[in-house]
Amino acid sequence: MISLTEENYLKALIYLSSLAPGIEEKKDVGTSELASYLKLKSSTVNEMLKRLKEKNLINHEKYKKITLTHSGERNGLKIIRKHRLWETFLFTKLDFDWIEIHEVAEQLEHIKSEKLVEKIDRLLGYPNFDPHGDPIPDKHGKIPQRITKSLSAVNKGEKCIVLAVSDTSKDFLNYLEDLDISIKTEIFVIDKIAFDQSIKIKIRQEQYSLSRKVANNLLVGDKFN
Amino acid sequence: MISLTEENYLKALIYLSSLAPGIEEKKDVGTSELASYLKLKSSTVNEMLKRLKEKNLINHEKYKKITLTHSGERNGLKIIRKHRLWETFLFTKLDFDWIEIHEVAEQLEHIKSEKLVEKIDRLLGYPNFDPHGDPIPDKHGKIPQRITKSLSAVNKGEKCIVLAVSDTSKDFLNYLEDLDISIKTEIFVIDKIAFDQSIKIKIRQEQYSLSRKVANNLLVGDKFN
DNA sequence: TATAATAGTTAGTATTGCCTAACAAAGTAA
DNA sequence: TTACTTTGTTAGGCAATACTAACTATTATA
Repeated sequence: MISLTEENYLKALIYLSSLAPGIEEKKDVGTSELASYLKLKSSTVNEMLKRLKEKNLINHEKYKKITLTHSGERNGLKIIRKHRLWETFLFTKLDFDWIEIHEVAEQLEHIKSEKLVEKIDRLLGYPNFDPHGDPIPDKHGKIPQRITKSLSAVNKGEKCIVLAVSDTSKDFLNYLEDLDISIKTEIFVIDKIAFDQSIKIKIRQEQYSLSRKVANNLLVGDKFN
Repeated sequence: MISLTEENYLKALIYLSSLAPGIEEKKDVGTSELASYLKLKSSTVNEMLKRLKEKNLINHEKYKKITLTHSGERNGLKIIRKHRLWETFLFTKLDFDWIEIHEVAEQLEHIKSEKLVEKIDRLLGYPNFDPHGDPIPDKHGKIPQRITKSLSAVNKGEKCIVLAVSDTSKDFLNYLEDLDISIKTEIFVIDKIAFDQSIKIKIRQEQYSLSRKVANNLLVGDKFN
């Protein structure tokens, strides 16, 4: 049996090794990195690493980096699957908003019932992506792929559709909600300012200017899929 | 902050003092009684009682009975409310069956989010009773009342409708599912056998004989309300 | 390459929530 | 009313999860 705390360590390891913004290919994770992400002391993490290794969920040699075993990866993905399904449920069925869903899903993801997960999945129509556009692993741990590019990469005069956000901080989500930008929002790029790499866009006939940072964190595609 | 474990103690105290089958008016609860219900040792319970008293959730003097404070009662009812709302959700929205809902709700009841509870309540149409017919306390802790009587008290030749079950053990629920008896099922009492106090009934044109014990645990009324 | 900075480990402590064993109080029945 | 039974309490331990402080290994830099 994997405890709630252990589940959070696994989830964090998957996040830090492959899901965190800016990671191209899988990278190994260190004790301090994990500790600082989980807001714990390295000594605490170190002890837990022993337990996780004992349970065959991670590979770890003294003073070396941490990697997940197959079992660790599978179990971590299960939590991520649950988290994203619950987020989708809260957003689409209960009208929670973008900012609120995360912390409730943090709790719901630990509910142990295969059947519940499958029934929620069905109720939602087997979604591939959650309300932030993040992929929902299927029950076997397979992660749906989708081609996206940053809004910064869209040419002047082209239109695109928001598929995902690569930053889910409250500040960013709040800013987007103010602009009424969310998943599926259509954006037309009017102009790109070379000087500060900001861009002028049009959304529903309204014009806005977005900074480079904002544009970088909006992932878009030609059409919604 | 009340821990998950503490919440379970409060729930147990409310159950044993006023909800358990056969309790007419509120009764005080003892350490051993609570321990045996929770399947823990009295010494363990004794320690927890200290913590609950510290937190002003119970009244307890050495060697005396335990009663809930106002705060303890309110908090306990909140858990019961959540439990019963989740059971209703699982049953009506996700097609879980009678037997399965309890243990999943045991986990879901501890999710901390006022907003989630209210949204689930709304999604369900503000139900007054859960799938077992048990009353769902409202957000202020008020418990809906309803007049029911045991099926044993129905006279020969009368019809009635199942409103609740006063035993929610798997064995009993399974037995009822086999007979296809559930909430809202209409029952016609054909005959009452004085010898063993069993009764002959008709459900959807089918005749069955129910033992005294079964009849006692079916709570019925004239109409569904 | 020597040394300073960073990362990782160990040892000892606290809290929660559980246990067993031993004992004390209260209730019951001869 | 004494003696037995049941109930409740205390003391001491253990596992999980966290902490601080002290130490060691690794990495980066002058």
